[in-house]
Amino acid sequence: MKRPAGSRGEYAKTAQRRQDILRTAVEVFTERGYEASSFREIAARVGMSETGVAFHFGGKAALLAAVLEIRGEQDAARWGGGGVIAPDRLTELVAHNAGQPGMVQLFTKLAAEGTSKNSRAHPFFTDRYDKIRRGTADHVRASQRDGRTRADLDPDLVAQVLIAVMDGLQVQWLYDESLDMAAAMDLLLSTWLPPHTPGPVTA
Amino acid sequence: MKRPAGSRGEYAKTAQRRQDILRTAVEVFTERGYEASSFREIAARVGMSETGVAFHFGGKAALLAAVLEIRGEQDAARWGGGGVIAPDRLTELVAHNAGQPGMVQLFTKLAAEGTSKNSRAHPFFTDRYDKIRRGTADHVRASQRDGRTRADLDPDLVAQVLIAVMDGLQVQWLYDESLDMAAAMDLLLSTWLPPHTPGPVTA
DNA sequence: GTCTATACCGCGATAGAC
DNA sequence: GTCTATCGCGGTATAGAC
Repeated sequence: MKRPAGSRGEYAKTAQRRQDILRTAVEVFTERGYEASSFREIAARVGMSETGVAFHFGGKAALLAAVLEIRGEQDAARWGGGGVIAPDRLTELVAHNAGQPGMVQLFTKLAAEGTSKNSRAHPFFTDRYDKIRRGTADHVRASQRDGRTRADLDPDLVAQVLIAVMDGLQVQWLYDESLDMAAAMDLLLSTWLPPHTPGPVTA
Repeated sequence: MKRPAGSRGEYAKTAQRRQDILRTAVEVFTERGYEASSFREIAARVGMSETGVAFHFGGKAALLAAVLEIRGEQDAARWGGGGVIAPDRLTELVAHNAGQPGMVQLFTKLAAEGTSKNSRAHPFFTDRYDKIRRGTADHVRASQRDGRTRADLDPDLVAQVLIAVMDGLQVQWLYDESLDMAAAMDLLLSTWLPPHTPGPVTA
């Protein structure tokens, strides 16, 4: 509670530093994955010491958290509803992700590392999967009420499968970028949703 | 080509050592994941020095390769055909995996880490996905010729999706073991294969 | 041929100087 | 606010004991 910002340029400079570090961290994490990334390299690229970087974020794990948030915000901005995506737009999502392999790989690696309960990424992904699973199931239920989706399918299981396909296709694609994720996703959607309804969504 | 074994107990002892190390490595990797596992701990559990372990396998990465092979052999023994599994038996596979979360997590983590081209696991998984994708597609094609599977589906895309679901469900399950992977897998299979045909397979 | 002891460098975290 | 110094721990290359 000392100096609410604005009186001098110091805070702005700090914010700029944070932005620089964050951008660089995304870069390095993307290239090397979380575990293999070093504070040293990030610091070197930003042009400051390791402890300098640590000062701004408090540690490697905290830097990770910040990166995850960034991506979350970007996604939430692109598609509405807190990262939850309507099944109709999953193909669109897949196509978009195919344009940024680095970020896809980062998330794939972090999601795997986060399966350890003592991992820093664990709470984030636990919460994330919980949310998007619930949100996707809601979408499916709504779609079933409208008659756009087969009514005999368990919405919760459909949500699990859709998210699983999403994640799983990305892994395979990271190993072989010639694979057509969108086509595979479309195949699945076309059997559960009507042949094609990317139609005019309200949002 | 010196001493084809049998004349003295030295070779047998070495083989035993390798087995001990391998078993312990699987244990530790399973508990901690690859990156977080330490050569030191593995060596300590086996009861020898770190360099002693390194002597037998040449390094942490090489130990990893050996662990991957072990698992591959176990799977190939349980289900025939070089790790390729008939779609009819995927639910069975899922149920089996649900009994060994440690190994599932290890593979999930390694598959993610392996997406980096410079990773030691990269060649293994590149080859593995290639093989099982081809093998699964063949199964689907055969199933289509028999009329047991819808003929209008692209076998290659179906293979991609089936494998993706397999992998993706495991990730979600690692975050929430209350999820029913088998039910989700069944839901998908039941829409593409006939309502249910776990029937009498020859093998 | 099998293993131990030693040493080296890189990592992340922390305390304290400027 | 930023950096220097230092710590313990990680993997591994080498030499030499048995």
